[in-house]
Amino acid sequence: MVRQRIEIKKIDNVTARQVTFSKRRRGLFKKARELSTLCDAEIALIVFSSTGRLFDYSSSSMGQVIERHNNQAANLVQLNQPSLELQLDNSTSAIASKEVEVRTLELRRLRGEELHGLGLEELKKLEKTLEGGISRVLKTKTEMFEKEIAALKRKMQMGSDIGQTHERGQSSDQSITTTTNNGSSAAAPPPQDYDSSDTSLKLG
Amino acid sequence: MVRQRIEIKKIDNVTARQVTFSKRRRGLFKKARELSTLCDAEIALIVFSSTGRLFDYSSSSMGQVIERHNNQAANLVQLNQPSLELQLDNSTSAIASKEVEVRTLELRRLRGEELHGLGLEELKKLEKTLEGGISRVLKTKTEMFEKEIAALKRKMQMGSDIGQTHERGQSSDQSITTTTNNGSSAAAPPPQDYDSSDTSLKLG
DNA sequence: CGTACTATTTATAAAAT
DNA sequence: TATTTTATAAATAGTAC
Repeated sequence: MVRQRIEIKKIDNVTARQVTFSKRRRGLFKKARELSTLCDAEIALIVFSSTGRLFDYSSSSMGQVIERHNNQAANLVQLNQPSLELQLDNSTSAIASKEVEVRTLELRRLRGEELHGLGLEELKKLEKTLEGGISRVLKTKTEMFEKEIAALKRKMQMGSDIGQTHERGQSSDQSITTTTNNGSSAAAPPPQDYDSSDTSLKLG
Repeated sequence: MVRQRIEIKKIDNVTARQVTFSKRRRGLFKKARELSTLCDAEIALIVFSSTGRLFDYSSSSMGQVIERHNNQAANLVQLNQPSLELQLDNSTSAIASKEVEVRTLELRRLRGEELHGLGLEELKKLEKTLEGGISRVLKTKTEMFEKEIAALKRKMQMGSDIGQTHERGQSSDQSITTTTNNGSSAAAPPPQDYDSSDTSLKLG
């Protein structure tokens, strides 16, 4: 599509394919997010790279969209869009639905999706929350790495007959995604990947 | 995006929204198909319009992709898919409760609260999601500031006889400190902004 | 509503870093 | 390899049928 128009067929060159995958994947997810926001559509997008890595996005929750899809496919009743009447009809249901609504909005805002209408103070608050979240996530990640490294060192020091060593390859991990479903993500058991290869391995 | 750049927020005008939905939906599906073909990726895309119409696409079979997704997400949370009984049950209340649970957990994780048990991949995804969120929040904040400044300038230029100035006029801050490092967190190079395309600033 | 027609904004193939 | 830059191809907002 650019410098030179390309044919839409599988890219042979592995490197080029990986690069294209990265860029187009990001573009695709961005478009999905935008469509959801602009047109108030409910979307679920699942992508498995050829190496088995999972990337997904859902405007609400993966489970909900998939379920709705299943129902629709089966020509069943829409049970995901409780009508106002139904909500009023069943107090418990109404309360739960309200909760879902509230949380869905909160989730979307944390993902930076439904920011319109928020004031400066609210934006700052969101920012704070996000920074706090990132901070803790990074901390946890670091701890995992350190634990692993410690375990590795111990192992190497102990049983040292096999001169096998590392494979230092950790570089910046960058693989946009946009997970969000049941807090799901992938604890992928994907084939070895070049991308952000986890340092988490179970060698030994 | 075109004649005039538009904000990514729900389109109010119903007709315009419908038109945009039509066009963007097709664009999104096209992109999904292309990505699948070019990079040999397995993709599933489900879109429900705000009026409830379903549109979907899957590079292989929807069921297969969803199942694969579930497997990947499985080792993450138990309260994933609504149980079979629930699906058959058609109980709005029960499903809503389940959704509340799912969302509550996701929210906590985004806040960095329920991280134990998550693998490296999940942590990285959370990190990416949070970074995307912060990026968009900051962008929105910046836009607000710029609008305010523009409005102020206009006002000052216009009614210059009335010494009525107006509110505060903070400048865009921006303070990201998000590392995106795999191993131990590293320094935080504060380039400029975050996400992609920001540049612009129309406002006449 | 779904298309068709531009004027512009985006996305992105290539290449560089 | 991931990101950035550059030069073009695509997508698409606004508008008219």
